[in-house]
Amino acid sequence: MTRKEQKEERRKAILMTALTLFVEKGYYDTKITDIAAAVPMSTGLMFHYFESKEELLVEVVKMGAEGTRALSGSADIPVPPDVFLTGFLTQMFAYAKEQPWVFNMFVLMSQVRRNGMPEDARRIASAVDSIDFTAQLIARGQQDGIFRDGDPVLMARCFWASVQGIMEEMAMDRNMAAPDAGWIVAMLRKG
Amino acid sequence: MTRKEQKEERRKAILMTALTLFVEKGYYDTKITDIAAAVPMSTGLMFHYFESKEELLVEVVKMGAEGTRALSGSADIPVPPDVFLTGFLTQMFAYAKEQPWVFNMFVLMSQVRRNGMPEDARRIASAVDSIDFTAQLIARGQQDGIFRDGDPVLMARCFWASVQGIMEEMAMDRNMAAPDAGWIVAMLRKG
DNA sequence: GAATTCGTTGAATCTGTATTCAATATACAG
DNA sequence: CTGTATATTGAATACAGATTCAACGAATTC
Repeated sequence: MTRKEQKEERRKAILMTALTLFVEKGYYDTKITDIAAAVPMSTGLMFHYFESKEELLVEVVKMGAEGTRALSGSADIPVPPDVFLTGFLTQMFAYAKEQPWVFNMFVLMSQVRRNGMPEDARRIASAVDSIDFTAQLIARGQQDGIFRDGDPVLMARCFWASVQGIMEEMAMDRNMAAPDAGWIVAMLRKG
Repeated sequence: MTRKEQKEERRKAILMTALTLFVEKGYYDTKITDIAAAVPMSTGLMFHYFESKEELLVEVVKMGAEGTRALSGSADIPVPPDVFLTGFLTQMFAYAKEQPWVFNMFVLMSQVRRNGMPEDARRIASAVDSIDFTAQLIARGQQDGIFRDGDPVLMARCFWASVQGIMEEMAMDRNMAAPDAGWIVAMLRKG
């Protein structure tokens, strides 16, 4: 089994390296040889692990899709919606410093959803959906009178789009301080 | 002079077509032949107008850099900062529907600033800076007691990053309704 | 209306990079 | 140990797509 374990580790190493480089330099500017050199391993060997550069991206995105299930549970959360969202974002921004992995994944997933990436990957990334969940949460907050009026789905989309914008800004400049999660949740708050 | 005018118009047509396609499909997925076909003109002729695909991108970005000077004046604006920002965003979102050109330009400029685009273009896009101006505006709002405490520069960066995130979301789904500008300015408002 | 210049074309190159492959080394089974 | 399977390499190939170019057409000049 050592053999199989080795392979699995190697595979993960490639995925992680690819994730980092894709976010740092962008998918198209990241050459297969760059990833191979960074792992490190020979160029050719990459293709024993992944059929193509595109499949590699797809696998990274799949990995991200699994991890992001956190945000797609039921809206029956035992804390007020604003508290939940603030806490979630605070943790997420903290990761930006401590756990670049999670952070990079968030940024990559968002980027892939947008244009300019292979269609396969886009489809998978788009399937991950935190909008519905967040919209429910927002609707609840509206009933409780803590969130402003407005279409919850639109608000959820704008909320996450903002977060994404900020995460990308942080990805671009790793020295940037994380914002206060409260600032963003304030978008939703009443009055 | 008809000849010269023709050329200038053709040039603009290429720039506009390129802008649209770059935003719709992404820079790398947009082939020179795609742009040529859309203008329309032959592939070869493209190179009488622009030396290379990269130079074409750079020229589009330069065009954007000129237009974006709007946001880099002095902070001596005769209206309260929150009103100014709200008005500005409202207009900007309105453009998203009426004037796809301005809208696309905003999205492209933002994307180019981020990773994954040729360095030349990035430098030019990065030179356009609305952060300083906005930070001044925010500082003024803080003095007036209408904006929350916090580093004005960080707040300005987050503000524009949010706007960018939302604009990209809108670019991705042209049917999406524009958010209320007030939502975003609320990020800055004091509790 | 002949000469010259500029606009235009699309097929032929050239280039960068993903992908393949023949060869070699290393692990594992019997 | 021997044979078989798997890991690894880096140079050779394939290919997509940017770029060039030789030829043609249309405008402008004198």
